Amino acid sequence: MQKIDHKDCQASLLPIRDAMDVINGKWKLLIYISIANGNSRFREIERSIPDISSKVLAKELKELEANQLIKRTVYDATPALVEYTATEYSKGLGDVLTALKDWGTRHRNQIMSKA
Amino acid sequence: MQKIDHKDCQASLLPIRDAMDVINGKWKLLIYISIANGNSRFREIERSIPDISSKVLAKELKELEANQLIKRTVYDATPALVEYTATEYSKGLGDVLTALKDWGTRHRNQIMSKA
DNA sequence: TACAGCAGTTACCTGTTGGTAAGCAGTTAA
DNA sequence: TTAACTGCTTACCAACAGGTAACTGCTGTA
Repeated sequence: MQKIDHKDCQASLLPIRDAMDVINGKWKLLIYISIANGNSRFREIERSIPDISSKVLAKELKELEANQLIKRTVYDATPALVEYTATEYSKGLGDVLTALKDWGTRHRNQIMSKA
Repeated sequence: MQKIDHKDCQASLLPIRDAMDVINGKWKLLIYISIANGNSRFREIERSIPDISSKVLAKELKELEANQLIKRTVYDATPALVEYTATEYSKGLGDVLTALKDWGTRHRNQIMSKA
C-alpha cells in the first residue's frame, strides 16, 4: 500500500492559496495586463477592458496597489492627473501570466472541440 | 508619441479570462492538487484540505470534472466506492501550478517583509 | 452657456460563494 | 445495539463580488 506524501501536498497548498488571494477575481489580471501594456490613465484603462465599470476598476486598482503590483502617482495639476504604472516587483508575475495565457488558449480549444 | 499596441493587449485578455474562469475561486486548485497528489476518495480529499466543507467540495468536484481536469469513477460496490483522479489532459496545468507556487512563495515574503 | 472629459464616489440591488448544521442509505466494527 | 464510516444532499444564511446608474468638482472646448 502506497503512502501519500501529504507534506508535499500541504507545501503546495499554502503558496498557491497566497497567489490566488492576489490574482483572484474576474478583473485583477486583466487590469494589470492593461497597465503593463502601457495604459496609465484611469479612463484609458477603463476603455481598454470591455465591460468593466468605474466602480469595480477603482476598487481593484486599490487592491493591486496594496499588493505592490502597480504604483499610483498623483501629479499636482488641475484637474488632477493620476498615473498607474506596473512596478518592477510586479514583473515577477511574468511566468504566471505566460503560463495562464498558454494554458487558457489550449483549454479553450479543448472545451470547444468536445462541445 | 508612442502608440500602445492594443492588439497585443487584447490578445492576452481573452485566454487569461478563459483560464481564470476555470481556476477561479478559493478551492478549485487546492482540490485539484490534492487529487493530483494521490488523494482519490471524497473523504480523503476533504480531510486533506483544511476547512473545506462537504458541500463546497461536492460542488467544486463537479466543476473540475466538467472542465475535464478530473475524472469521477464509480465502482459497483456496497457501500458505493467513488474515485477521483487527475486526467492526462490536466497535466497541462503543470506550468500554471509551478508558476503560481513559485510566485506565491516569493510574494508572501515580499508582503511580510514590508508589513 | 452647454457639453465633454478627468478621476473617481455613492447608493442600490442581485447573484454567487461559501459557511453551518443536519440528514440519508448502506456497511462495518465494538 | 450503538457508533462510525462511506459519498454525498438539503436547508438556511451571511458575506462579498460585481452590475447599474447617477453624481461630484474641476477644466477645456464649442
